[in-house]
Amino acid sequence: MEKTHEKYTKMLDEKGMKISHQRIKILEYLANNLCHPTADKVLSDMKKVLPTLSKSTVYKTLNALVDANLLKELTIEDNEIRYEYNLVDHGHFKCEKCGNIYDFDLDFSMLQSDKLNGFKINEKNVFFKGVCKDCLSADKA
Amino acid sequence: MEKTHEKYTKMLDEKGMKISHQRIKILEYLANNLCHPTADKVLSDMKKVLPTLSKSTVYKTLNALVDANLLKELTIEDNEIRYEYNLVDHGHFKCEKCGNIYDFDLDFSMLQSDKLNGFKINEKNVFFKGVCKDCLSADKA
DNA sequence: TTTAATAATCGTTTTTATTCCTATTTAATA
DNA sequence: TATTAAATAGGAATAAAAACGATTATTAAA
Ligand SMILES: [Mn+2]
Ligand SMILES: [Mn+2]
Ligand SMILES: [Zn+2]
Ligand SMILES: [Zn+2]
Repeated sequence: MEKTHEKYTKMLDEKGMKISHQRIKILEYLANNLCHPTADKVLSDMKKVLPTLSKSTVYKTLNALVDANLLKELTIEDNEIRYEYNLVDHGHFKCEKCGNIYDFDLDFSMLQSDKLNGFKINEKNVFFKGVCKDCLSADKA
Repeated sequence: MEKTHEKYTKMLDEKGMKISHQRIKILEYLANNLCHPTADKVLSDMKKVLPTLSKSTVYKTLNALVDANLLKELTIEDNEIRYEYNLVDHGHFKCEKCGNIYDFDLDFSMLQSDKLNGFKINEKNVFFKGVCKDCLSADKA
C-alpha cells in the first residue's frame, strides 16, 4: 500500500510537483485504468474512494500531470478529452458501435513528409474509427 | 456567378439535399477557404455577405454536409471542430505558436497493424503538433 | 515541533461550443 | 399557384472545461 504510493510520490517529486493525496491517487488511478478515461469518469470512479474529491481538482490535476509529461491527452472525439498513462507512441482505434478505444502498435518513424521539412514536430497522433471485431461478429448473430 | 453556384447546387442535389441559398453559400465558402475553419469562423465571415445568417443554420448545415460526405470534420483540438472541403486523405500539422493548420501528403496505406485484423476501418486520421517553419525563423530574429 | 509561506483543494460561478426549440420562411411538386 | 414538407432565424438550454476565491494542506525554515 505504502510501497505503491512511493512510486507515484517519486514520479511527482521528480517533476517538481507538490505531493498531495489527490495527485497520488489520480496518478495511480490512471496507471491502473488504461481505458483512456475522461475527466468525468476519473471523478465518478474516484468519488467512491475519495468522496470529497472535487471536479475542479480532477481537471486541474489532470492538466498538471499532462504539463509535467506524466500523462498524455487524447482528443479522438471533439466533445471529450481522454487521458492515458502509457507514454509510448501508439495508435488508437475507436469503435463507433461500442465506443471502446483500442491501442495498436505502429512505426511512427514512417510518418513523415517533405512538406514538413524545417518544421519542429513535437507530437504525432494516429487514430482510426470503425467497427471492432467483437461488434462485427455480434452483428452476424 | 450563376455558373459557379450550379456546381454546388448539383453537389447538393446529387446527395438528395434540398437546395437552399444558405447551403450553396456555405459549401462555396468551404471550397474557397481551405484553412479548416471552425463553425464560428464560417459564421462571422459569412455574416458580411449574408447578415441574417444564423448560428444554428451554420451548425446544422455543416453537420448535414458532413453527413452527406460533402465535407469532412477535423478534431485536432478538443475545444473546436474544424471543417474541410478537401476529401482526399492527407495529414495535418498544427503549429502551437501561430495556430495555423498545414496539410501534408501521406501514404495512408502504410498505416496498418496486425492488431486490427478483423476490424472494419472507416476513417484514418493523422495529425502532428509542433512549431512551423515560419515561427521557427521568426524566433531567431 | 511550531510557524510561516506557498501551493492545492473545494465549491461555486463563468465561459463557450454545440444542440435544442419553435414560429416563420422557403423550396419542391403537383 | 397552392400544398406540403423541410430549412432557417433567433433565442434558450446543455454540458465540458476553466476561472475564481476562500479554506486547507504541504513544505521548509525557525
Ligand atoms: Mn492508448
Ligand atoms: Mn486539410
Ligand atoms: Zn465495438
Ligand atoms: Zn507557426
